[in-house]
Amino acid sequence: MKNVEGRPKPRTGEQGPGEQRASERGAAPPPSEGASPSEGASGASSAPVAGPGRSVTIVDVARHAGVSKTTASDALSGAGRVSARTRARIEEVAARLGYHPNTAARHLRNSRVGAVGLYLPRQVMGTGFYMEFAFGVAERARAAGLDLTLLGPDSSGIKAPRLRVDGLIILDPILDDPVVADLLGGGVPVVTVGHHRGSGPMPRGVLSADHVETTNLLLEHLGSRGSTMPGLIVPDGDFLTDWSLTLQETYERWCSAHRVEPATRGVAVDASPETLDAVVRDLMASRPDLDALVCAPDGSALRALGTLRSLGRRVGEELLLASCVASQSLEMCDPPITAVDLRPRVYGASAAELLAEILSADGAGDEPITRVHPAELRVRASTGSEPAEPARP
Amino acid sequence: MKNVEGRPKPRTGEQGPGEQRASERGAAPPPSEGASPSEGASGASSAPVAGPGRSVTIVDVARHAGVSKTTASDALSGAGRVSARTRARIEEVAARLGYHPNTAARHLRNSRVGAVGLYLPRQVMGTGFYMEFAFGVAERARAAGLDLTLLGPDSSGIKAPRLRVDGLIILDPILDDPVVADLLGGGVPVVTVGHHRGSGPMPRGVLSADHVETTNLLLEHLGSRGSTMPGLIVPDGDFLTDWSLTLQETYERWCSAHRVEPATRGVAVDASPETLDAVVRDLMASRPDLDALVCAPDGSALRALGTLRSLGRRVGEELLLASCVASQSLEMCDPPITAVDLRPRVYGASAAELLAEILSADGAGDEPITRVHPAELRVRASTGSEPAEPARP
DNA sequence: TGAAGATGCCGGAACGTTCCGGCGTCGCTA
DNA sequence: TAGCGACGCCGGAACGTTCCGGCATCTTCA
Repeated sequence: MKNVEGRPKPRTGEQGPGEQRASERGAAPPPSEGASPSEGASGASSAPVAGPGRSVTIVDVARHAGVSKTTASDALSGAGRVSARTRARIEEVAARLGYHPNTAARHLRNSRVGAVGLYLPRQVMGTGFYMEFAFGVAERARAAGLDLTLLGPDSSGIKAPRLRVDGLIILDPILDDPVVADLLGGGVPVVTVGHHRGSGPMPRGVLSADHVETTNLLLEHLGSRGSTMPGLIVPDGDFLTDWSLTLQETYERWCSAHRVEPATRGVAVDASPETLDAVVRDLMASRPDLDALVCAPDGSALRALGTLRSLGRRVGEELLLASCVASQSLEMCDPPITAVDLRPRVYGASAAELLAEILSADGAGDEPITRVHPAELRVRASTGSEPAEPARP
Repeated sequence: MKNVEGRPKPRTGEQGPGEQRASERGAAPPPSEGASPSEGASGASSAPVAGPGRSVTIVDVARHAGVSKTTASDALSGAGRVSARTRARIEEVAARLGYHPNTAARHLRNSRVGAVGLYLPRQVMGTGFYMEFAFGVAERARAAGLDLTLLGPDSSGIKAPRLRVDGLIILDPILDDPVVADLLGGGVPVVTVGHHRGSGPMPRGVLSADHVETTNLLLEHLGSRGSTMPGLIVPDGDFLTDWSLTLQETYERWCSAHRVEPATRGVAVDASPETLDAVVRDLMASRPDLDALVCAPDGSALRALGTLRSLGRRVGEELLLASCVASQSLEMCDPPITAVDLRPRVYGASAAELLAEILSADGAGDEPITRVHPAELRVRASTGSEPAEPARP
């Protein structure tokens, strides 16, 4: 490991108080600066390269400012009692030296880990929505000084002695997922994205889109384009979440309000293209009265488009098609497909923000904090709004 | 033996009230064991719940094993000189107590940050390939005990005084990207994914797919399906990477070897669907002899499919279509599109693995380590291999 | 039978931060 | 003028880990 020659000698005798500190104050600046603190001149300031070599610590800042490390720490953290003058000077020195607190030391001292975990249900780890969401979380968490640890059901460490995180975000908690129950009882604050339908310990925070309203919005949009009997394809199997259930419930309520017979099919979220084909074919065959199709699972709308076309249906004209999950490919295909855009990036960012707030508030509040994330409807040609192409042969 | 309660009491001459805090902290072993180390009986061991409360440290392990913390540390890390018997006992105790080293303390001591950075070019941060890649990195890095920090050109901290990472992965370094140059000279080991075509400091490791071979494979595949004159759409503008350049060069070499005139169009990687339409139309109009089209930018093949169809071309029959980037939607569309699959998840994992090796090797090797990542060709109906549908009307 | 080396183990310092308790010095009031 | 609180600042311990140097004890060989 290559001991860096300078390992300081042991045995610090007990010596007089501050006197020798005062004498050498300001001497031996950490990096290698000259002596003159008056080098504020040239605006060059090439970013301190800072190789793996010794980096500037808070004692360096304190020495240069002529104060103790306690005062420096207090000034920079806003705690304690420090005069405005001193604080300003310390801040200036810190900025000039390029001081950046050592997170490892800080976390050690605070007995915090400095990381949050994101738990993703297995089946969907690969889909675009979840990745975008995770990126949103990562970016926002980073802004709050938190690292992100991805947790999958299989990835080691879930049942391990201890999860090294300060808090958890659970995305779309699956009904009766034992891991979810474990995590909720794990002792760290949890934010669920989508409501947790279940018993046991409750999350400290809940962030959710208003799926009821969004779904109604979508169904009304279809109605305004002439559809009277839309069908629905939802996730099923072991992917029962608040999202999928709310979707189905809202749809059924809409149907009963409009006096029509619901036409629903369930399909696994990780179903093969062939399976999706079969489901769509089956649904269309058994319900010839359908004049619209709403697809919930990520990617299913795109596949349905091909299937429907091969059935001879004209999507966007006599048959409308919409997706409950937005993705880049939905506007790339032909015709582009109308979709509910949950804006996963911001969604994730909001989740991270909520968790960060909870972590810093730190009071063991009893009532979970609930927030609503607005979704948007992206209307495209597949629901007949406009011609598929700008007509330019 | 067994240093009893040896918390070194504060050496202040006059022991004021501060002293009993320290002493009563040291008492009361973490879980609640008595003194007897012979209680290895009941195998119950319900996973240590480990609330936010005190967690088990290496001194706890040492105390229970009747050794010093040095010996415990040595035994668990494999360093130092420890007898086999003692080592086994310590390991057993550690496992029983559910000991998990505190990463913050470890990083503090080792003066490592415990994180690696991943730099993604801006324009493509949203695409599926880059996300999959990032997930691959995250998973593998986590396995190596490293956190992942995402770096985008805009995200704060690039030019900041100092990047708090132990190493960097640069994905598809863009030619003449000033940030890339900065990062390469930043003092920490760097792994580039894709060769770095440029001057200045070189990366310590390079991971790259063999784009020459893969591209030739794709072109030969098209030839075997009857194509004699394929066209190419590549990224351009400020997205000149080793990947895009190699693609183009290999294509042109193939053309000259086959005595045909290259048909290439450049397009921005973040181009709008309409722009893509226009480019495809333009290319097909100006080169009526094209019987195949290879699309490089992520998502462009899907859009091209729609465009070509609206031009009346029969994709998979008289016109072949292939993508240089695989994605879920390419097998969901109709017909499914042949693609080069770089398997971004594994790709990312390999990059993280290479970086982890470099970090632990720690010797400032002069020659960069180069590795090759194998890509795969996914042949689908768009290049005429098989009927688009299993023919079942 | 020593001396020299190998073996097994330990004490304690140090990484950089935060924070508790304390100490001197004001200014104000009784 | 003594008392007293507020103010501004500081010393030092502690978080949990690694590792250097050292001290016994045991083995081996001259």
